[in-house]
Amino acid sequence: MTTKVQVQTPALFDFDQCLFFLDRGYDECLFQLEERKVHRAITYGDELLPFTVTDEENGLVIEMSNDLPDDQVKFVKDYVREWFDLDRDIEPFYDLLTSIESLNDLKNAYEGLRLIGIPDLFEAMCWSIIGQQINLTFAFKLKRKLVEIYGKSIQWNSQTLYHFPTPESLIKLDEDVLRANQFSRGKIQYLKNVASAFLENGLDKRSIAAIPDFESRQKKLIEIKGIGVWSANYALMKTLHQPEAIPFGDTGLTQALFNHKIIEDRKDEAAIKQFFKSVKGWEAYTVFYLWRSLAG
DNA sequence: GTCCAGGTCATCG
DNA sequence: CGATGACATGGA
Repeated sequence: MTTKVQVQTPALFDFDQCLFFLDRGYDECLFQLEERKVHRAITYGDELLPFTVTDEENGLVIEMSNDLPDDQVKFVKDYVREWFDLDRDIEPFYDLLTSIESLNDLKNAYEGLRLIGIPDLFEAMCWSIIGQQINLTFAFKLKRKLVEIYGKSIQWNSQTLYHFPTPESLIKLDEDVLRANQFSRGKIQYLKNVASAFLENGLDKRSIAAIPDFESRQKKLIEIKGIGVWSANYALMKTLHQPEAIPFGDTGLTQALFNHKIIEDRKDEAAIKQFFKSVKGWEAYTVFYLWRSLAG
């Protein structure tokens, strides 16, 4: 038996735009898409909470098990709000896009797209390591293997929903198993380092969010061997929606800036930094929309 | 076979 | 410091 709860959506929100981003053709294993529905499971303590998100006239609707206590229902709702970045007024961002000619098309083409996040910091950091220096098709393939070997799963709506592995499960990962599954030694060590930072050094989303300034947050993440500027900023952008967290060095970002004739030389970091000054406060959103533009 | 992909680290001068 | 090479591996 299931129950449905409503989630109010803000102005300038388009579920289909968000669905397109979630379904760019990669082999995603952390949620399942079906028609205009998204099935996913998240952890609450030691349990997995499965749910389905869809939209109706008045906003999003989450379907979940009907025997959940109120705090778990709230937990799922909050997760969905965060995942789709629903608590943000993006009108100023659109005003900005309108005012910059080279970015006009982003607003017109993807109106209502939200910065789809990764609310779990551990997942975001591991994903950034997996994605380092390899193409996205391969990265999703590696993620699926990691998740199927070390993640939990639950049956829901006749589907198997996986959750990303916990630090506890990855700190004792078997190097030979991952080597046999196409992980490089570097990635394996880096994943262990992140798990260790969470379990032994008290790193978690709350402790990072408690740090007031961006530079110190970034520094804290970069202390971990395997997390560079790109990875730290990627995680801060996807988990905390931190505006200044620009993933410098990102080849996709560079490509998109080049496509938009914002830079002429892909190695011209000064020009890239200069450009981002013009979208201050909305850097992460701009990056996200530029990435989106790569998918057509 | 070659080049590249949502980088990072160690090692130079 | 900033530059350069090593690493690692599948996909196009």
